[in-house]
Amino acid sequence: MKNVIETVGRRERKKLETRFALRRAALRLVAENGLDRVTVADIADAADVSVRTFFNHFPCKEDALVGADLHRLQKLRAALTEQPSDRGPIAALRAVIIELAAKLSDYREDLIAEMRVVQANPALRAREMSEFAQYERELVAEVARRSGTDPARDLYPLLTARVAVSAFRAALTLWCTIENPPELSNLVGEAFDLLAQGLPPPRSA
Amino acid sequence: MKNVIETVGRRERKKLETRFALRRAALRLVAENGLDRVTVADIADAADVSVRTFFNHFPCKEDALVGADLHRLQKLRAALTEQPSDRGPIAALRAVIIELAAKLSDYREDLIAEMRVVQANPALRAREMSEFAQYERELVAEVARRSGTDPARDLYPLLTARVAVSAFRAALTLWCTIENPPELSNLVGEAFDLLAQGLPPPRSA
DNA sequence: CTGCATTTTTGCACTCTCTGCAGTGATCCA
DNA sequence: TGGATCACTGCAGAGAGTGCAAAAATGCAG
Repeated sequence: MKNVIETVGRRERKKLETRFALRRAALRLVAENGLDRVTVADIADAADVSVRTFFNHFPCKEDALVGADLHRLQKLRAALTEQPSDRGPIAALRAVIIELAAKLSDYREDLIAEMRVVQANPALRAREMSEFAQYERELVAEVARRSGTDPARDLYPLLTARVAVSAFRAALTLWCTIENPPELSNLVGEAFDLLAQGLPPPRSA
Repeated sequence: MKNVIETVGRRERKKLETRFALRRAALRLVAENGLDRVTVADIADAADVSVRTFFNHFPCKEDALVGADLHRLQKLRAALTEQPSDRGPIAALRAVIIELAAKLSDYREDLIAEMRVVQANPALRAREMSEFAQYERELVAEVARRSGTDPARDLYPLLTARVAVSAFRAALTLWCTIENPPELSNLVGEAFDLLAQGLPPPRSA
């Protein structure tokens, strides 16, 4: 480890290149052929590296497709912690998740592609689920702190963290599904509004 | 397919026996040694059947531990559909989930054992997550019907189904975690009450 | 540029997972 | 009782994933 600033020598750059080449190849091949009709050897070939190199970058085939982004995970937690302390848990969650949504706005196409691949392959769905579960876990402690509750004794923090992630996921799913969607942040806001009202069934016109 | 009534000849009985033997052996071995230090061969040996037989019952090692119970899945959906039609989505969900919770009451010990194993092994967590996701999917359509919304256009059904499952999971987790817990049904009720109030942060005494 | 240290990539051998196939024996039913 | 069915079994084989040591590429100091 040399420094924390972005010093990208040729070595690191090339490593990232091969990593992305593998990821791209994996996504493309699986999108075309389905998860179980693509071998790691296929992916490695397409990225023009050895199979062993693939496993140097990813512990398993699935991780090349839905790698849990640990970096983003920590940033989310940090963002939540840094919310003004006079905000209640829900308000704080709403703020950071809307912030996150805003950052994702530019990547709709990529997200849709990834979502297609994930939806089509149950094994990947499982992985994605557990990724979201990690988000929930990250949030529980801070929700507990802000509400003065104990995750080991009270329903509140666990429930609230999960529900917040559910709101985000529901908004994300809809945003990737419908044509000409509104801003993702707005959808997330809408979801939190529904939650605040106790999920009242919408009255038909 | 012979009939729908419970006709259990010796053949079926034996089949179920080996299945449960495999499941028990798997749970015990993994609880003792961890998921990746237990091979399918170990499990098959412990259950005194061949490895091939293991794979006749379960498509993979993980499924022997957290098998998605398709039967229960369909029953839940049916129960929701059969709720009185004048009940709103939330009320109906609350009713069927409390009903489900009541049935689980007797199996607390087994659930705790399974939960320990699942918590200790990320690969199993992923599988469990996707199992819950199946529950969500089962519920979405009926929530949409009862609320007159469209899952492809509205946030409401997806969000509500997910939040309901979140309520159940949070209650279940707490129930398996704390000592001398209240009735699971009551915890579920509590969770739904919190939801109905828009998850207000509890005011400390 | 040169030599040395570091890191990535690679090939190889090996274990384990999972599938298809063919055969055997127990169970079921007429 | 005899034929059909079904669970179980062994085997051969492809694919996933790991450890190890060697080779290639890169970074760096002199």
